[in-house]
Amino acid sequence: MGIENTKSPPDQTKERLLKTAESLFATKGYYAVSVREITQAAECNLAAVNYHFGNKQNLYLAVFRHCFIPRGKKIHRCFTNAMAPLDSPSTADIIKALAGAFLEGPITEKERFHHSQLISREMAAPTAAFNILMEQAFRPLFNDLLNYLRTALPEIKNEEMMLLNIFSIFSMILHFSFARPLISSITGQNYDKDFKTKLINHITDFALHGLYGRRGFNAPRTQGPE
Amino acid sequence: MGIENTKSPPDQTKERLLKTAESLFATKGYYAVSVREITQAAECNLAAVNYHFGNKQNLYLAVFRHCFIPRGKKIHRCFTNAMAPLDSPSTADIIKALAGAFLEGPITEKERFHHSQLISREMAAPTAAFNILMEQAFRPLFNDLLNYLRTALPEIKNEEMMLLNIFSIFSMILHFSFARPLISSITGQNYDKDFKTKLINHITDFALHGLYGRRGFNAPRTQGPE
DNA sequence: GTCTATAGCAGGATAGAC
DNA sequence: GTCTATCCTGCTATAGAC
Repeated sequence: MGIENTKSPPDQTKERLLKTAESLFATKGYYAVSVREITQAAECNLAAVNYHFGNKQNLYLAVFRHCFIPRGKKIHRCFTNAMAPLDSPSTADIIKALAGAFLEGPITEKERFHHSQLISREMAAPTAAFNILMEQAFRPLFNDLLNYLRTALPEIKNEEMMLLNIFSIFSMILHFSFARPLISSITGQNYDKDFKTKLINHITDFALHGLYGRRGFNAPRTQGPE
Repeated sequence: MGIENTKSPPDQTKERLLKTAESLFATKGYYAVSVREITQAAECNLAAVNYHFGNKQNLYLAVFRHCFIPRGKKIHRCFTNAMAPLDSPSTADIIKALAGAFLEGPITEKERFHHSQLISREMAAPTAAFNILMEQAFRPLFNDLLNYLRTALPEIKNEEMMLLNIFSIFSMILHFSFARPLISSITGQNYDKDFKTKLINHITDFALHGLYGRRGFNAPRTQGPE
């Protein structure tokens, strides 16, 4: 009597569904995943998806709203936190902070994988989630980045050139994040902590100096000098 | 009598199926496309897919073998043709030739779209087509590029650093090719001939000098000097 | 809020006429 | 080589018991 709801696990199922759905949608894509597969993996009933989210599409959108966006904000915060203590951040500081936030930020490897997969899927074939992603995750970060870079590089007056620069930086970060199968297959490298540090240094160096400029003040020396 | 096969349109249907299938697979992804949709768009019978290719999966693989790979070879040839007349190509020559081959190469805009979509889909979730793509398209081009760069940049002895450089260049080219919706949405630019020339110059400049190095000897001057 | 059962339909694939 | 007709599986979604 009166103990109808113990309140301890209020909507555990809903949470579990979101996590499971994100993992499957990210790995295999929306159409390749069935509601059956999700509910089985989440160890709940087939009808649970419809009960909690209405239908499959809403579950997909909920994944973005409740998993992707918060994680994007975490990454964003990681970036701004790295920038905050710096007085007049150099271009190197900015790029390093950005690459660091994405590649070593405060999320698990699995989450990082989900994040980049979902982004690349939405870029290849935008759905209703694309707008959520753009407005609530990409654009805010993009604007912050733009402001930092404008301060650090006041000589670049051409707005368009600045945008292209930012896209180039993003392209490297995204690519090293989501082309893992390809990169691992060619380099034979695992994405361990060491390799990721190398990547961040490489991205910073490349973005600062390109192929030419004397390299190595940031790059780890993997071979003895000379 | 004796005119059993006029030979004029021998397997028109098969060709049409391949073209249509590539377009749909590239745009929407394998699972999002049904055989019914393909055959309707190709204006042929539902059973044609199974007759000509056995099943849906084989059709997908056939798209790679008969559409993607030949196009990849065209792009590759475009790159090597641009390199051939050069005596001792500089890094700038190499990058410009590569970016040019991908972004302005001898294929239609639609084909370029299909190409980058299929690549990014296979990178996000590799299927049996991934190996075809890697072995018959990516690796050969990658090796040529590696050799050219080794000659142009003999001072980079660290093999791993060289690989990371190549991936960075590819990342930009791919990104500017397949993130069109995002880039157009932010810059407001159409991918017309003019913008693409700008992109190639930007990629070359960025890969050569990064954000810093004095810019503009390659970049078009869209604003008056000063 | 969770479950079973099932409606209703779209999917891939095949058999067999032409 | 092309078509129609059809099988059957697996899908989303819902109704209704608990």
